Amino acid sequence: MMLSKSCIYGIQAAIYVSAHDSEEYVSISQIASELKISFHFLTKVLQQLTQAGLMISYRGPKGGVALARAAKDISLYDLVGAIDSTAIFTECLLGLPGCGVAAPCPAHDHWTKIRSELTTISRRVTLESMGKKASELNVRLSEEFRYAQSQYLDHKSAPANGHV
Amino acid sequence: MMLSKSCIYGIQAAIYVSAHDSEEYVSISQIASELKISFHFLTKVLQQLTQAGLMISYRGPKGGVALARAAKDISLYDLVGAIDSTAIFTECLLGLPGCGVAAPCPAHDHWTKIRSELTTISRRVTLESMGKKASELNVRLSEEFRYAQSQYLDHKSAPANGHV
DNA sequence: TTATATTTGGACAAAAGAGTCCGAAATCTT
DNA sequence: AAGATTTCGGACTCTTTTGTCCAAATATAA
Ligand code: SF4
Ligand code: SF4
Repeated sequence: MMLSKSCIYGIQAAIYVSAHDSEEYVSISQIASELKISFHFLTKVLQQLTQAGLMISYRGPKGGVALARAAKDISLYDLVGAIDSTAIFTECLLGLPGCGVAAPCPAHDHWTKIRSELTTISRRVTLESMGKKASELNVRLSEEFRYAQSQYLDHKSAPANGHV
Repeated sequence: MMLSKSCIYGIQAAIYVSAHDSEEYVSISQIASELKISFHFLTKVLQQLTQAGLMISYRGPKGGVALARAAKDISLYDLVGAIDSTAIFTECLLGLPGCGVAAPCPAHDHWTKIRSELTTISRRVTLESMGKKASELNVRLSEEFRYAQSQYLDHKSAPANGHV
């Protein structure tokens, strides 16, 4: 698999939180049940994202997680880097130690091309760009959760106070 | 990691065998010691490649493995598909079940682009194309083994009989 | 203050990946 | 025929990933 399960869950959750860009925190249990991810496992994943500075968290009732920056400033690259490490963007197919242009392996040229494409695209794809595209259509985020529903959800659980 | 260890070993070994495109079989123990891969583990990996029809094997003294087809007809896509499965080329970032254009996730557009690039390139890259590029320069295949050395190796262990 | 809700962090279990080992089967050499 | 060499296939161990559970810390609400 290209990305670890942890990473996929993290990305899904980040998109979900981004969709709920209200002024309150989104609780992890809500994300987990909505996205059908193990709550306890997701907890660990989101801790990685907060420790990496991509999200902020708040304990207690009305607690949860929220984006640490604007959605347009969090890219796929950031998310993958925070959970799986950026190795996928820098490492190589054959992963030979100390390789480079001076002593390349036979796959070097082709691989660096793929790698750089992957890097630019994942840097350009942000939570905002994904959300924008998603709200146009009735795009889904998980098997049951569709992006457009986020509007209704915001209403039903109207917040009292904002962040921090 | 993008590709499994098994897959990386399989690719390395395939390139090595391709470099030794003589008329005899290359023994797995030779590949393993030259490429610094565990012999017993490489054995399993190469069994996958022979079972997938990419290599042929022969037991007994002077036995070993050889390419089942011409080097130009074995692509990176084939190798990855045989060992890690082609899921990496078909599956998705979020890997949602039953997804598609009708019910795409927010990452769909960007991801399909990356995926198709990856597919075309890995289909185009063959053992031959890698070998061609490698013999021009003194390109290396593992930490110690350089491609150009394959010429000398062919001489030192001159074969008596050919394949099958 | 007490009860409740929520993240945090650690311990633990299960599953998958990576690596080792050994005996059996096939094949060549003598 | 006997012995040596090499792949085949299964069993086994070790490590990493994935997933579960629980007590402690933090904050809200009554
Ligand atoms: S030489 Fe290039 S393609 Fe090969 S392992 Fe190193 S960086 Fe990767
Ligand atoms: S909708 Fe597209 S990007 Fe999303 S999981 Fe399905 S195939 Fe992948």
